[in-house]
Amino acid sequence: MKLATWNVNSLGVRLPQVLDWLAANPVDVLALQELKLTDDKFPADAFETIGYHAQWFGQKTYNGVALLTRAPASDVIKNIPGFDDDMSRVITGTVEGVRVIGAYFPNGQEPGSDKFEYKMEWLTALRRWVKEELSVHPKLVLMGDYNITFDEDDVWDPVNLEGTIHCTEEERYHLRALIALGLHDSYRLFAYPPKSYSWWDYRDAGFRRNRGMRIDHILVSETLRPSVIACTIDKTPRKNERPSDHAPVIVDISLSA
DNA sequence: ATGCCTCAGCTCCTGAGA
Repeated sequence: MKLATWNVNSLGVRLPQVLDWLAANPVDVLALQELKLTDDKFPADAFETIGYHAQWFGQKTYNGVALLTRAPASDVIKNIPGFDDDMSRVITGTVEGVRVIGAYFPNGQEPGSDKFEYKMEWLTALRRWVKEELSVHPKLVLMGDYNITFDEDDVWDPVNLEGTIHCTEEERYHLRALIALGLHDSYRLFAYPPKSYSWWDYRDAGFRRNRGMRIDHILVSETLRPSVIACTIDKTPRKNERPSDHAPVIVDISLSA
């Protein structure tokens, strides 16, 4: 079973690239973030035509998430139960026995800001809920745009960016706390090349100079961890014209055993 | 040098992203 996550930064703009990518990478599940469109504008027909079911949770201008799946998803939940939120950031479903959570974590803008405070509250709520989900669904995948780096290996300039957004101790505390629930970073289960990133700033030729961060993650539960075969970042679509600023991350899990 | 791209929107600028 292959699962992938991709922040597309406007599905309206990126739809042709998503269709092309799925044709070349026929994964079983693709979680999308930053749709930036309302539910009525979601191109469900285009995905159905190429053999994908879709569940989506849109929002005007900002946010918006979706799950594209080869097999239908069941028990779908939108956002974090018990956490009142007017932003569309999380969509969850069960696909072939695996509980899949696709999430667009808050950006946080700047430490000390209201948006940073919201990010902390959201992270606390997410962790409480993921803990509950794990107790019911031992086979669980939590993937998406986390907007948090684990450590300096995930940052192109860790010295100058220390303590800035995505690189603060407060954010990393929450990321480690998710790991402490019994989740594993798929990417770090294997040897990885240095300077591996999933996002590059549009400005200042960030991609060409590989000035990026690894902020898109696929976490798998303890039960799934032994079955993970590979996890990769696909930089190919970042080389497209009008690319998203994020690259897809893909995990391959052997579910036959 | 995060005014340096890119996208959405009551669109020719502003807010937000990360």
